[in-house]
Amino acid sequence: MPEQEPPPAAPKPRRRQARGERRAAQLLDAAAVVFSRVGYTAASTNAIAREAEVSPGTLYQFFPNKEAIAVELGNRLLEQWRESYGQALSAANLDLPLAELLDAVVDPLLEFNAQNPAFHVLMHGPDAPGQVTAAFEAFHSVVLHRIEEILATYLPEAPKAETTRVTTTTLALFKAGLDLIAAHPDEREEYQEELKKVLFRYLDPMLCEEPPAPGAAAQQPEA
Amino acid sequence: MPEQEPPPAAPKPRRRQARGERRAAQLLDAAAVVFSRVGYTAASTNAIAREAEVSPGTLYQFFPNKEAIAVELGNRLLEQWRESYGQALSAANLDLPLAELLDAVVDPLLEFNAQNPAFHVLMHGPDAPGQVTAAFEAFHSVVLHRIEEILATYLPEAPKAETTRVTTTTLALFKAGLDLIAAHPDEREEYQEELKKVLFRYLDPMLCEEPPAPGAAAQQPEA
DNA sequence: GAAAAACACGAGCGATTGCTCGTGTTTAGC
DNA sequence: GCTAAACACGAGCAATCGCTCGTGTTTTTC
Repeated sequence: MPEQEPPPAAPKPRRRQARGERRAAQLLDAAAVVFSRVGYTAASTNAIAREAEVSPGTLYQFFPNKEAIAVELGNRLLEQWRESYGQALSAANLDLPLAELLDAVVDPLLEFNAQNPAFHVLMHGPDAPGQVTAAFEAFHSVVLHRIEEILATYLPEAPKAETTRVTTTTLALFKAGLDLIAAHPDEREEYQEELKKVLFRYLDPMLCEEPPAPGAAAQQPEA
Repeated sequence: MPEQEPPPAAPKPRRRQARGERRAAQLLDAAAVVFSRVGYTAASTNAIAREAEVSPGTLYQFFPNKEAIAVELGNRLLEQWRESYGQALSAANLDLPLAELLDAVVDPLLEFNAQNPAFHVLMHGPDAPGQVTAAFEAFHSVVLHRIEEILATYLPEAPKAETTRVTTTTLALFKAGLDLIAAHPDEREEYQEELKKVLFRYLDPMLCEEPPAPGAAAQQPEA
């Protein structure tokens, strides 16, 4: 029988020089450009190599296959996101009023997506490889739980299933805003405001931070 | 110089028999299945032929190329849409209150999309061929203008640019709901309600049909 | 019933893709 | 300075794609 290689052991103890490190980063940059231009499947490895002004053989010295390029690029984008904007969802903003919370969360997220179009392609592209999708799913679920936490403090009486649904909906609305801005780059600010308007009006009636004014009848905590 | 062929003239006066009509429809059905499974680009013509239990050569007896398959399928879907659900946006519903207008418009639209997944793929797929996209854009803009008309009667004082923006946003929200339901088929009804909640809360504060009752802000009459 | 047209087949062409491999150059370690 | 490893090249392989074409069968037309 063929013995199975030990997966945790380093199969390639290849040392990488500074030059190689630069080339790898350069290739990821090129991949981001090509991916955001034509998507994952249509992006040929030769095109990525050409974009990086490098031969196809050189590309495969740093990445075992096309999927690995997407995976590493995805990881790099995820890391950049955490470094730059992860704080937007930190606990610091928990006690803000909703409108300002939305400013604090939505603006930096849109900003990051505007500057890293490959992020959107790899996250929501229909043809991204499974491992990338999985990594983003993990990230997605972290963000989701974070939002769920925040929302839970705003609407403490709702059952958990409903909180989850509200959270999922909120994220879907955000994604819609992303698409909207991508489709209308010249009206970016207007649609950014519109997105926040949507989110505010959707979420505001549900939260009961303080005992609501007795005027309005018990708002719908669902039928 | 090469003379240009007369475009309106029939370049292929080929008569089609009943058998051929059936084959063509069968091929479109197969294409819808394959497209909705893997998207346009990844759908190989050989796979479509195989799905229809037909040889590749036979496929090309009815369609000049892969793009034409998508175009005809797109047209067929568009026509089906108009036949079955076009009335949802007809003038009949103009005087309904917002909540019922949303029911009348959103429900059948979601129903159609649920039963024709290829519709979504061809409409919003990133790799659909130009002519399909164009046809859907035309359809999209018709729907958009229709909604814009309806909205204009609800909010007559807004400047046109804003009305357009609200309309575009509304459609993007609908698309988000579509994705949401596609991602959670087991909670279809819940997310359907959630979508209508989003749309209602977004649109309701803007319309000034009648001088609003001085009491609470117009609540949603839905359960 | 015979000729023509439409339908059906499937091997395979040309182009493109992801990727390899033989070869040569640059750098690190001593 | 010498050796080995890392880096770089680019022609080209195997597989796949959209699509063609020669051939044979069924249907229409007369």
